[in-house]
Amino acid sequence: MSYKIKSRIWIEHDDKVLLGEGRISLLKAIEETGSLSKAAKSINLSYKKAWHLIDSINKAAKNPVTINSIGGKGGGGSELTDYGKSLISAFDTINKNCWEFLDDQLVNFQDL
Amino acid sequence: MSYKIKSRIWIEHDDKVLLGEGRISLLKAIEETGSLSKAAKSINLSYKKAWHLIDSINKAAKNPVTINSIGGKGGGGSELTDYGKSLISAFDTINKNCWEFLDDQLVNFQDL
DNA sequence: TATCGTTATGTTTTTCAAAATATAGCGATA
DNA sequence: TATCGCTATATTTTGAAAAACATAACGATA
Repeated sequence: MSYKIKSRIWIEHDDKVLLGEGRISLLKAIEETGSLSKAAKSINLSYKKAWHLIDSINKAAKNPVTINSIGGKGGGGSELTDYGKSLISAFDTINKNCWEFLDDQLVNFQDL
Repeated sequence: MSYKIKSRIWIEHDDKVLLGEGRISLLKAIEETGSLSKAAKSINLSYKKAWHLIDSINKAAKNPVTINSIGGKGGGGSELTDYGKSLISAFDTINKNCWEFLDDQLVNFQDL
């Protein structure tokens, strides 16, 4: 069967976008690099865009998702909270389940 | 639970985009109006964009999805083939199933 | 054979989002 | 107290997508 099904999912909280695929990969990059600027660079995002994303995430989330520090050793940095890590994990679970579900749904296109 | 989950799905055939939500609503509008230009107007699309969409759909599909006629009674028109109608129906089924599935998946966000 | 409302397409203009650039402020530490 | 690399934010520039505009072609039919 040469059909493919693709999807994009995102989660809103109080009608504000909380998480989507782009936001998730930014959070993962922060976890790996320990800094927002390095994270942005690593996934080819301008620092500014990355900053707005994190700002938007932290405003939509019930609890802080990152802790950002300005100045100090190394100039500062950014790291995920445990809460942030649990959000990533919940999103990844849903996304993966969704892919599997949709692949099954392609039977609706058999013979078409 | 004040979380909402949203999705966008689309179907590709031979790595070309065949159907997505925008394309589906254009096809439905053609079914209702009998003409591409009227359909475009009814869903606030420029004729040109609508034409490119239909062109792209018909190039990606195994069989023609619309029959377009130029000139003649009323200047011409556009109508769905039976094949086109069956594609719409298959897409709608998958999309609806997906929404239900994702709503269930929100349990992953309980307590978060 | 002139008319009409379409499809089909090219060209130009506008708009908006993204990227680039600039710069202020911060705090550990040497 | 000077330095450093980072966060935070404003301003300008660029580019790509969308909209707007223009026009050719078509075929039933009056």
